[in-house]
Amino acid sequence: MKFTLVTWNINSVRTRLDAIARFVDAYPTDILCLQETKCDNGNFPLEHFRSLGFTHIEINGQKAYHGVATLSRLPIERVETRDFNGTGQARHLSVRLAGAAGGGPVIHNFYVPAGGDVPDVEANPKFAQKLDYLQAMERWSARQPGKKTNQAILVGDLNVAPLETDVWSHRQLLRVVSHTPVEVERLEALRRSHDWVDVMREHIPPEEKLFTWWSYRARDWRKSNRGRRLDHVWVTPALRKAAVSLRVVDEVRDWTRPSDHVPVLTGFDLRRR
DNA sequence: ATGGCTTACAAAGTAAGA
Repeated sequence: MKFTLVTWNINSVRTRLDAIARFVDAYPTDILCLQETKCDNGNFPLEHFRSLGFTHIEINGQKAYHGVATLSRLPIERVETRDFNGTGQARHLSVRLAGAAGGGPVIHNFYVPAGGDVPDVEANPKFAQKLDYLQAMERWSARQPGKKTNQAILVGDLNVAPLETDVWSHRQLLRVVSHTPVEVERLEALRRSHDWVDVMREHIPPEEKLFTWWSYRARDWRKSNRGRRLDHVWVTPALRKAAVSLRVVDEVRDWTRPSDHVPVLTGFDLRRR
């Protein structure tokens, strides 16, 4: 079974309907994992997505902030939503891809807290909440059964740029939330807890700069290129070879009224083991 | 000089993003 999966922090789903339609037309997308939908469940534009062919839709939204949605052309079954740090915010949704031989993989869609401005847990409660969230994810991940055989995909805006090449300047971002050593350590501990594979770095060498987010404030985002890799695609070891292609679709950042994040498209072939 | 912008909202200035 082959399919493509896109993760995209959309920064308001209702504001981005045209961009999404344009994207899925240009880049065949079977499963679309959106973050920051900023839309409560009653106002989610279901019909728009059904008309684009995404007839299987699972959402976990709240008014104005956060929110995730997983939209699929292929049958999916909702698994659960989890509240990892007890804030009640809509930041996670998991579904199972139905119809694959032996039960399809679970797909986790995450929006990890951004963490505010100041990288200090005393001065900034949002930073403390972010670290709590990552730690709770690690505890949950470590409990997942069958490290070697488990088939799972974890995508989303993890709001941490772990490698030196995941930011435009390692030195200048060491004290900037998203690239501080404590966040990088928490993300790496999470990754190690279930031997998650960083698919983006399997396909693009760690020596190469790689970003998925560029600030709205730059006059010319491509020229200044002060980006960060905040969005991630992870798989369990059992699916390492199944992730056959990967592309960061940065041209989308130039489209009309873009999100500040760009889509990351992964091709899967579940026969490849 | 990372915040110069962008978003949501019981609508003008706040809060938040990262």
